[in-house]
This record gives sequence, C-alpha cells and structure tokens, in this order.
Amino acid sequence: MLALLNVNPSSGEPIYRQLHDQIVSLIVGGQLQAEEVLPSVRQMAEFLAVNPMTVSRAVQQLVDQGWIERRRGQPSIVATRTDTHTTSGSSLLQPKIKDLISQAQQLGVSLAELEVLIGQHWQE
Amino acid sequence: MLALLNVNPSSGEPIYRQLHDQIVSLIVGGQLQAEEVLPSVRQMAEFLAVNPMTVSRAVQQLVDQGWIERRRGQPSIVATRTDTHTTSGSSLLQPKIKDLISQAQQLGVSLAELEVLIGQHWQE
Amino acid sequence: MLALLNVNPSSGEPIYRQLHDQIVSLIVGGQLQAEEVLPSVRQMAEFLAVNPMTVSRAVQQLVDQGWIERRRGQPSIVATRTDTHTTSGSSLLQPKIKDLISQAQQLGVSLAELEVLIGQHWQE
Amino acid sequence: MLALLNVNPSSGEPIYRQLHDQIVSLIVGGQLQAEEVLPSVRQMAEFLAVNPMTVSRAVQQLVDQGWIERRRGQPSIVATRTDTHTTSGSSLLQPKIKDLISQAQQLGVSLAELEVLIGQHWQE
DNA sequence: GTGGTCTAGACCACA
DNA sequence: GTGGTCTAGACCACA
Repeated sequence: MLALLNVNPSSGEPIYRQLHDQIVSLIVGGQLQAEEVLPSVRQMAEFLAVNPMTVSRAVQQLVDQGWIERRRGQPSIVATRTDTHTTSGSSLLQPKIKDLISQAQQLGVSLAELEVLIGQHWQE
Repeated sequence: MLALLNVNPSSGEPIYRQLHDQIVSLIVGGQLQAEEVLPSVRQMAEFLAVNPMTVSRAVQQLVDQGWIERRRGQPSIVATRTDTHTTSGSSLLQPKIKDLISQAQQLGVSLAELEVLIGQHWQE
Repeated sequence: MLALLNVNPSSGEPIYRQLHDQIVSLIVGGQLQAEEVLPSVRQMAEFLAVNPMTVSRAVQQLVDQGWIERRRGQPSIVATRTDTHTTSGSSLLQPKIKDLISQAQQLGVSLAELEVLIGQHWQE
Repeated sequence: MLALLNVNPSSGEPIYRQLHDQIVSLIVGGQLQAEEVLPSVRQMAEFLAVNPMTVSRAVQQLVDQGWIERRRGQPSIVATRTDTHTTSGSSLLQPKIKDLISQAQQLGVSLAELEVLIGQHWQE
C-alpha cells in the first residue's frame, strides 16, 4: 500500500494534508478496504522521507474523522464502514466543482465550453 | 463595481488571492472594461470589511501583472488591453480543471460522472 | 480569559486535551461568548508555561470541531453558534455518567446510594 | 465467569485497566467469591480476543494488590478476604465521582440536574 | 502582530 | 513492536 502514496514537499499544500487526502481517496476509491491494516506511522514516514510527526498528524485527523481506527500497540486499520464512510466519491469533489463553476461563470465561460475543456484535460 | 466583489475570510484561499482572482475574472469576463476606474484601496477594504493591506497586496499584484495601471494622485484604472490580457478565460480555468480532474481520477469517478456532477451544480 | 485556564502537566491527561476540554466547557458554560476574541496561541502558551505547539494542537482540534474560528493573521474567535454548539452541557457529561453507572451497577451499588455519594462529594 | 467480562479496545481506557477494574468490581460486588477459581490467562485472552500479555498485566496487578492468589501449577483463585478487600464498593467509585462532579461544576450543571441525568441513564 | 508547518529528538504507555 | 506527547527551534504566509 505504501507504493500508492506519494507526497510533494515543495507543493503549496501541506504534506500532512496531502497525505490525509490521499488516504481518504484510497478508502473511498476502494483501494483500501475496511479493516485493512495500514503501514505504521514510522514506515510511512520513512517511505515518504518525512518526519513521523507529520505522518502522525495526518493519521490523527483521519482518526478524528472516523476513517481510521487506532488500536493501542497494534497497527491502525481502516475503520469499519459507518455513516462517515457513506460519503460517496462525488461528494468529496463538490467543493472543487463549486469553486470551478463559480470562476467559469464569472469568466463568462459556458457550460458547454467548460465540458470541452474538461474533456481535453481528462486524457493527460 | 464594488457590488461585484465578495470575499470569504474563512475560506482556505487567502483573501488577497480571492480578490486578485475575482478582479482578473471581471476583466477577462468583460464586466470591467479597459480604462475603467477602480474604487480606491480604502473603499474596497471598507466595503469588504478586510484590512487595507490585504486589498493593497492584491492590487499590487494586478499592477505587476499588467492588469491595472496606477496613476499618481488619480484613481487606478483597468489597463489598456495588451499582450498580457490576451489571456483567454479558459486558460485561467486550467489550474482548477487539472486539480479537479486529478482528484476525480483518484476517486475513480469517470469523466461521464464528473460531467453529470458539473451539470447538476451549474444551475445553482 | 487567560485566568480561567489552568493545566496540570503531571496529570495523566495530555495537556492539549485538558486545554481543549476546558475551552469547550467555557464556551458551553457561557463564560466565553460567540465571536469573543481568544488570546493568541503564544499568549496562552506563555501563561500556561507550555510549548506553543501544544496549545496550537488543542486549538486545532477546536477548529476542526467547529468551536473556534481561525482568521488569517487575526486573533481566533469563538465560532458563531451553529449546530455544533447546540450541545448542551449535559450531553458532554454523558460519557462519564454512563461509565460511572456501569461501574456502580457492577459493584452492586444502588441508585439511591450513588446519589448519596455524589451529594457528599458535591460540596468539596 | 468469562461471560461477565467484556472489553472495548477502542475506548480511551487501556484494556489492561478495564479488565483489572472489572475483576475488582466482580469481587467487591460479590459475583466472584473468595477461593473461586479464575479462568487462565490464555482463556481470558482468547475469549476477549486480546493479547495474552494484556491479560497477564491486569492479573499481575490484581495479584500485587492482593485480590488474586497465584498457585504453582494450579489455576489462580480469588484471594481469601483480608484487609485489602474490606474496600467498600463506594470507595472504588470515588475517583469517577470526583471526576464527574468537577466536569459538571465547570459546565454549570447543578447537583439537581446531575441527579436527574443519572436517573435517566440508570435504567438503560 | 497573527497562526501554520516541519524537523529532530527525547521519553512514555500499551500490546 | 505499536502509537502518543512534548519540547525547542527554524522558517513561512497572511493581515
């Protein structure tokens, strides 16, 4: 599963947030199944070449939000499906969609034009 | 023109950038014509209830990028159209489109689904 | 407001959690009003003689849970009343009450006895 | 007796302590009689689906505190009643009562309200 | 001035 | 082995 993670320290996005979002995506996307064991914080930190605290912070948020369960002294696991997880992938996209649409409308770009633009970039 | 501006201080996006992007959009979208007079920094700051420094920073960037011209002792105006402005609306959308697509793909959302989602939000 | 805070580093309870719980109690208890400005992280850290990161962590959680709003470059404020805040004081007590009752019942202590015990300790 | 035990690994309370407190409660509450034979560490661990080391740690503490007696090659038993055990149920409740009261007072919940809340949860 | 991020390193509790 | 907490200190973005 480590191989599915990657992080860009020089992106504007904080590392802990990149990691958080990636793991959420993996869970919602189905690459990570409920009850599946996660690599330890130290393993992820070493693999990504970042400080364990940074990884821990991402994991902490995932726990707070109910995506991950920590078990004392044992590796963490993907939480069993609950209300939180009913989140469909599409609802995660919503903020970005709204943001894009409001900019497009302000620019006078039509829905049709926008869909063409998206189609063009989809393949890359 | 003030009425066209609005800003969300609790959004993740820095205020100065929100303001900058909105003004660019207004120019590219045609709501702001070349040579049109802009409100003063103070007026905008008061209207938006933000710190004048913040407005100033947005305006400074717009000047640096050639969107706005400052004239000694007189109100600033939208710059006369030059190379810089040939920017089409669609190229301004590009970063957000790329960002959206990469998240959608990670979530396993198909292009068709994405277009449906966008269609749904377009009307609001 | 600083004077309302205090923290015991040698308690088993993590400092950041003590602080978190105290601030929630102050909000729910009404000592902190909505929109009220909070001391800065650095001020609290200095007053409590703990590391700013520790304070920051408590505040971060409060933000995540909607109790506090952070505003870029400006002091944080108690969030305007929302769903989150509808929490009555009594619902915050619930976990401890349940825990106490289950131990009492296991010990064969009756409800009446338990209430006497609580009455005895209340004055102290 | 196994059926009287249960443990919640995702509770904040360490498992070994949950187990310890439960067994003490069973002894003080009279469900476990003096000289009564206890299940082996392995049996308890298997039944509760926890690490045997964890059970062992709880049992060790019970031995240290005189609640349980270990006998070479034979199952452990509940210790014969001695001074240690004169502990009344109510004194075991004391820490939790104090903790609950201090939180209630900070939240501005009155003694009367608290007793109503406890009454409500008692039946469940 | 405000808060946010990250690191390195120490030390602890739990299983 | 696992994760949790805390510190000291550096550096950055925003208002």
